[in-house]
Amino acid sequence: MVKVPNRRQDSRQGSDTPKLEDVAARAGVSTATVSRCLNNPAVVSDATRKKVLDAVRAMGYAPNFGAQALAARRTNTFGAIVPTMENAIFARGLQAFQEALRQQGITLLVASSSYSPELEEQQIHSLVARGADALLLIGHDRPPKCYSFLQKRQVPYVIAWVYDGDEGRVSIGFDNRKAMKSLADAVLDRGHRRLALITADRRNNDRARQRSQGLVDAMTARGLDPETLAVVETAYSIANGAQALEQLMHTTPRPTAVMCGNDVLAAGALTQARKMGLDVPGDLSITGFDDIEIAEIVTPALTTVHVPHRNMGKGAASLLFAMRAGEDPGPSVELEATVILRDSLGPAPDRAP
Amino acid sequence: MVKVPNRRQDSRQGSDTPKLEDVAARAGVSTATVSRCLNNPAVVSDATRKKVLDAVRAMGYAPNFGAQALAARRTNTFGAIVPTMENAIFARGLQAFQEALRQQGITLLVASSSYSPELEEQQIHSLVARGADALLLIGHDRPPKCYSFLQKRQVPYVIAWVYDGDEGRVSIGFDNRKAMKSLADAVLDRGHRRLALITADRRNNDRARQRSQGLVDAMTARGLDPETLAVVETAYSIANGAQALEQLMHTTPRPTAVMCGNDVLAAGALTQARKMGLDVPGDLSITGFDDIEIAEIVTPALTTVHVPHRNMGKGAASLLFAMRAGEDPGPSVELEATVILRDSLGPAPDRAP
DNA sequence: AAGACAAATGTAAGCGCTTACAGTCGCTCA
DNA sequence: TGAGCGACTGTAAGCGCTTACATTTGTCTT
Repeated sequence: MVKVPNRRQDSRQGSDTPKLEDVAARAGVSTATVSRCLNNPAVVSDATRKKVLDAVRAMGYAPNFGAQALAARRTNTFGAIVPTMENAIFARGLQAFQEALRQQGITLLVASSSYSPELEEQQIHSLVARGADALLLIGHDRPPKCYSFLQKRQVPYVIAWVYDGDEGRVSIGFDNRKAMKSLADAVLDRGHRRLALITADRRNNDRARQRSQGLVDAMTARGLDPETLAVVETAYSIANGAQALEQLMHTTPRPTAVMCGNDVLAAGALTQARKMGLDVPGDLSITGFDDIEIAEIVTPALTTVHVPHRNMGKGAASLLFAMRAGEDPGPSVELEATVILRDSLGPAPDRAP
Repeated sequence: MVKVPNRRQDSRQGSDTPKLEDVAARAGVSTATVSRCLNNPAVVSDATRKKVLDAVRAMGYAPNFGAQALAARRTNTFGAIVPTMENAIFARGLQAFQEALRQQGITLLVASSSYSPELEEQQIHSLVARGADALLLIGHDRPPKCYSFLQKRQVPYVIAWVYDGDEGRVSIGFDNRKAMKSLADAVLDRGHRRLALITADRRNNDRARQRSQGLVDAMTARGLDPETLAVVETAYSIANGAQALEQLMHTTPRPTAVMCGNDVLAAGALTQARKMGLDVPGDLSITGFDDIEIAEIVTPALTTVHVPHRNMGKGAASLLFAMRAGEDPGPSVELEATVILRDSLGPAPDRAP
């Protein structure tokens, strides 16, 4: 009933950002044509396209993100939620993911959950609210409501860092259980019988759980009682790895080999072992998992499992592209993780008490 | 002239995302009131607010990001561009930055430039185009056009990781030159006279340049000729650090102390030294810079400079809040960086040839 | 040369919010 | 008692883009 013209910042103060309309005016075409030149150049004639692109360049035009997202109902943004960015575990994979996205003109939104399910759920909502067209998630473990939310919002996602043909979700990764079993086999082959495991909290972490299970598999296969395995659960950090090792060294009988859920814990364990005057691998063998850079530079270098970080990142991107385009991404992808033997693993010390 | 009703996806297929209007209808108020409840609750009566928030919760409403950004001309998103995420150097600072932002309901958009000025410029454009309300940048070195662009677009930014009262920009960080001089003093105090430096490319990196300069300062102050300083420039990576050390060990006279531009290079140098059968610090002292986690776990532990990562991140956030609110952020902030003495630095070996 | 069709471009209706401005509704106070 | 006021709430105009559909123009056919 009431007509109120609505002008906000009429007094431009130099902060002028050209808009589509301005470009159109300068190029002498309609806004639709400019938009098409930018988003679907093929349908515009060569002459017009040149004219328009010249104007775009001359004016330094860049589309307004909000407007574009609103009108197109698409943001060209993918999101990734990783447990942590503070150590290198996920960095390489993320880097590869991002590089693959860039090639398709897609921006990456990263969030970290600090291994907290609540925080992760919040981050999922946040990224979706910010218009992420697709999501990269680590591992399967999360409340069902997270999945139903993504389902309801029709946001495609892929689970990375694990391969599990059984879960009804598209995933790309490796078999954590199998990989850890291989590593444990290498340890057992060297005569170790009193083993210990330093792992992350396994409650909300299927990777940790599967790795732990792989170790149990290996022991069982050799007729060892998994009950004899000493386990310490702790958060991923060098300091915690150190502390866990100290704790384990006070148990009886002392383990001769300590397997760690990842290289960060292993690095801490290694440092602590040295601090306690233990010779690694003479007195004690230590293994890691992931094969991040520090695995190679600690003394002695860590025996570990090399994880295909970069391929997971790249592959995840491909899967998401397909899904966003409405195509069938195909089945989950299994990549190889290989045992890397380095100096921190040696033969079991003599059995003398 | 032509009236064309424009209905897109009329056939809703379960992917219904409630909109403001739906919430308003359910709560029996206007969309304006709902919007106010969410953005400026103080102006709404208690009863109405409760009614609305209940409806919001019941429907699982979340605002559409694009629409909100478009209408409010504000995205509640800050951007950060760091040279790299692949090593821990910037991770901690970024983490702190992000934590501070979260408390204000702001999302962080991270991009990495891989130490490439071109890429960084592109990232700046990209983040601004995506509506970043403010930016965190590392170091002063970048083409003037980057600054004029930000100026023109009225995007507030702060420079972190360096403190330089002279540059006419708000910055938060420490004096790289002074810090490196202190560390170099510690080295010289131990009798070292043949020094070497492994540094990142100094052309587009003021931190590297200043650190290098700090070393020269220390030498000059003791009457040493800076020309005798052997320098290797290389990209930040463990492998490159190793390679640089090897190269330096083939120069005559051999340095007795190798100072590295950061801990990553130092870790590589350390590994290489050991591989070459050198005793550190007996034959050779090595120092790092940054005090990231690996500094403590390598053998021997690295003497380095502790950088106030977290405080820089947190402080940068505060400065940007002020700037976005149109307040005066005050002058640049100088934080302390302190020398951390560990085992990799020892007295110079005997002068015997 | 007229009709058929394809290619290129223009027109204008929203996308889902925020917010300026305009009511509306008690109350207070002279 | 009624003007004045403050506290809320409603109305509706965009924000800058994309895109369905309409229109124009050009190219063939027959």
